[in-house]
Amino acid sequence: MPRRPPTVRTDTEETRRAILQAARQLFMEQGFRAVTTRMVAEASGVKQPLIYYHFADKEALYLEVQRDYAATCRAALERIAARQSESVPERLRHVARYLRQAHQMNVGLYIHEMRHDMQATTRAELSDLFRVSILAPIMGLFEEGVRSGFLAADARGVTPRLATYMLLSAVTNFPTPGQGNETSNDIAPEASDAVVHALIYGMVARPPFTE
Amino acid sequence: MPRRPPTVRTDTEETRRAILQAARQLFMEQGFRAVTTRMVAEASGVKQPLIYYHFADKEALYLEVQRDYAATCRAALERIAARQSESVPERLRHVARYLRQAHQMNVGLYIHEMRHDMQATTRAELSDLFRVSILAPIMGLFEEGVRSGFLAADARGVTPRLATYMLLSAVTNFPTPGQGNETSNDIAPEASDAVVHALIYGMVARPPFTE
DNA sequence: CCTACCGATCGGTAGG
DNA sequence: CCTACCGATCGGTAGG
Repeated sequence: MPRRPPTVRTDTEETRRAILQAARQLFMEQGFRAVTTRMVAEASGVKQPLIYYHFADKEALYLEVQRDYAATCRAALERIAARQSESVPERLRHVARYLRQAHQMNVGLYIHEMRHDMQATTRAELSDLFRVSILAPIMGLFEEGVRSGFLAADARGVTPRLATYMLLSAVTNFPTPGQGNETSNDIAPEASDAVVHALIYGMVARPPFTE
Repeated sequence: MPRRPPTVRTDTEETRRAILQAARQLFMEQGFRAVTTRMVAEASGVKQPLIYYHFADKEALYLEVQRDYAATCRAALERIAARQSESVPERLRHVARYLRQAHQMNVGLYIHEMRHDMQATTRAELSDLFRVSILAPIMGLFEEGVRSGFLAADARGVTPRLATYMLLSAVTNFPTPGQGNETSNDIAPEASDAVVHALIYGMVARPPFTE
């Protein structure tokens, strides 16, 4: 018997999912600290204490959201990475577009929260989720490019790992126009293709290569 | 008469600076929301309500901290950018090292806070500070590279502006080992040179260029 | 699954 | 520049 059953058992599992989904959207948009359990409750149509029936505490809810999100990302990224009919640069462009459009992930915020707002065990799991579900699929593409001889394995410290981090931080950190928050520092969403081009060819002037 | 003078006037200006300096370190490390006025007070050796004598509210204190920080960055970056005896790549490497070592800035967190925790007028000023003091000096270096013919002006969307954003987000977002927060996803501090190399030359395999 | 409520802490103010 | 304190809100619990 994993949990004592609720007094009113309408559709427990569905309610849990509703809380998770509302929490996911809020946490991704605003971050751990800015989102209160009352905001999650209102967005999912339940009373606030009910969250504590389904989840041990706010951090456990956040962790569960990140498990969900990591699974979504991993599936999408591995699916893109597996398309052998497309070139490595093509697949990297799809990855970049996916990360920029599908969700509003902010790697910088994620890392900051992982290191400042989480307990040690949670932090360790979040770090693993990030590595396995997001870093690994992208890094695998750069490594495939190296194996095929198209990319250099380690030109002055530029490894698949570093390139992965650069792609990720670039694509998920630029301020995007939208939600009336426009500033003159915004960067167009289409820039994700350019990010990939920069990582592969750099800015140096020279005759164009072909892929 | 700008402000009514305090009852006990020991060294008002020095106290103000002490508050600012403590706030700066705390805000840069932990972000706006995570830092309380009581933490700032304790770190600067004053009682908490005194902060409200020197600053209108927490957001005004944060803004003042960012003005200070932007001025520091601007001076350092413009000094590096002006070294005509060094090549553009050399100066970019110094810029990257500076941003990674000197402070623990997190661009992703900064942008997130600007858009979520600040009032419109504060947000506008923070956006301007960021553009003038940090973006502009770096972008100027890439533009100098373009003018000299060393870099391409806009190869498939890779502009000086995009390169600047990539450098900034890469260098200030990677998880760095330190403070007992080590995870297996950390990236060595020395990676800043590699970031610059990637942005200029990319990962594509080819005979080495010279600068 | 809800009502009622708690202790703690927050940003900020009164009043001197 | 401090003591004292406020209203609001937070994460979380009691008890059914």
